[in-house]
Amino acid sequence: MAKKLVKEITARDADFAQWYTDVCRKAELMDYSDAKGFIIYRPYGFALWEGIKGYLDGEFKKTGHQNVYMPLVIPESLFLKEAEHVEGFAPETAIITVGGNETLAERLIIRPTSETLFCNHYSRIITSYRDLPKKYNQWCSVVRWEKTTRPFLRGSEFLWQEGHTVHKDEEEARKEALDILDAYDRLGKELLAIPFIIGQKTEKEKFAGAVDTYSIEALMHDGKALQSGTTHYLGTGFAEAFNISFQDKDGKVKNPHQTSWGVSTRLIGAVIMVHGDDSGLVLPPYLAPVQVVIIPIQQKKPGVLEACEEIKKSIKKQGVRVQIDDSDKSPGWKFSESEMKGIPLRIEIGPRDLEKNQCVLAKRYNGEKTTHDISIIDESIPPILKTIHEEMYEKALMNVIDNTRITNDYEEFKEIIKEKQGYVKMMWCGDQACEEKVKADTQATSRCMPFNQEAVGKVCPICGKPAKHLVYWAKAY
RNA sequence: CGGGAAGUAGCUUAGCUUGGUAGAGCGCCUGGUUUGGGACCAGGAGGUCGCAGGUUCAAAUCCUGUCUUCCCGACCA
Repeated sequence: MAKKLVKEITARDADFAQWYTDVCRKAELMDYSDAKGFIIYRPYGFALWEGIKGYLDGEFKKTGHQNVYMPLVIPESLFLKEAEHVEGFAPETAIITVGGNETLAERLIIRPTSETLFCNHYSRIITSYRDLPKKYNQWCSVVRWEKTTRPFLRGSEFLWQEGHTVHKDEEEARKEALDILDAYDRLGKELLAIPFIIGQKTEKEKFAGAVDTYSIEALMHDGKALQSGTTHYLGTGFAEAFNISFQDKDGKVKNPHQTSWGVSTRLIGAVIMVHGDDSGLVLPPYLAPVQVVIIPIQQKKPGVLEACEEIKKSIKKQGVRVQIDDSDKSPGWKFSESEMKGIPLRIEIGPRDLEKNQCVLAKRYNGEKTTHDISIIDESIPPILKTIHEEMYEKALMNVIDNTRITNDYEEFKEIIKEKQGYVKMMWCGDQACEEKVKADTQATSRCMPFNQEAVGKVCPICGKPAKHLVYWAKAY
């Protein structure tokens, strides 16, 4: 689309941060509350979360996971049991110190994540190899006292799911962590139309208390990366700290191996920043709360609204979420509104179309507007949505490819991060000092060591020592 | 948590320097005419000027504190 039609939204390339905030508000995804970092999820924004939740919850259940609900608060003594975990999360916990009018004897941590709660429970219900595996998940919110906050990307409170599983051995637990990572990756491919880079986190970037952390990383339109979900192989560290043990077939008492994993409402931020444009939100069709909007033109003319109702009925029958905008706004208004809200497909019907037995289809993601025989409605909407999904994924993938660069020269690396952003694939020796140097020099961090390892060079360009891993580097949110 | 900017009707804002009963545009409500990219006419509703103190006969305006938002860093999903 050549010209910007929605004047309330800042141009994306003029000020990406302001554009993002404008889209969040103008698409009515959220509103600010009066407490810092706590946002209001408005119906349209919450519906996106429900879409993500619906997809993943189905996947989790298919693979034998059960939903549970743990308490909001963690007694401080419980929270303090796993040292590394505490060190990671202590700086960002909110703590309840008073109940009623009494100062509490033991302070209560508002969960920043629930490993400790799950572990404590597991220690009581697991005694035999017959109790394993335990594969629990919960949908809830957590609180982290963040210093700077942004809608969906970083909040004091955010919604997420956290899976916590317990397995008889390392192999099974590691498989679980990777299987879930794969489920997250498919969520991107099938629902969000976002191509993720999947891989393993470096020691520096991994979860506090994990042996290994894996992540899905997405590239935003401004060239910054967004960690969009993580899975962790926790080893037996938590089991030891929380006394989770079971007697195995061989009669020996063992500590089980655990995993934890989560994605959050941050994914909504990813959808906005991967697909959005100057006219607002652009939603991938399978996520969109409304997939097709029908806009009547001259709706008071006889037959127009009736035709819209017919079309709606037919589309609904095809299993598509469809709405008619029969408000008394002008058509231009409705067009802009549907664009701001990112509705994937728009159907326009007016007297002119009725005469010729046709309709106009407009695709949100590329602005393409075409005229068709009315018969297209009766069978072709799902295939059109499928094509839109595929093309959106393709477009996002091209953006990743176009903004992924390879270098074996540290000076060039610095130049790329400074001038172009995006991902840079560069070898790394494995030393944390080199990661820290990159951070200090460029603000970029290692996003992950992709599973798909290619040796693009023999030495670490940062220090000159032999290279061990290929790393995706980027500035991140 | 450091550095910067801003908070006046649902939204965008004028007014603040130089204190004296708060204005506009858009949106909203009513009626009518309209409708192929944010239509028009007429009438109308809507504001403890973020909050709390202070100065003053008098504060949106001056002073202090505080909260929230945005931007740039540090920290983190």
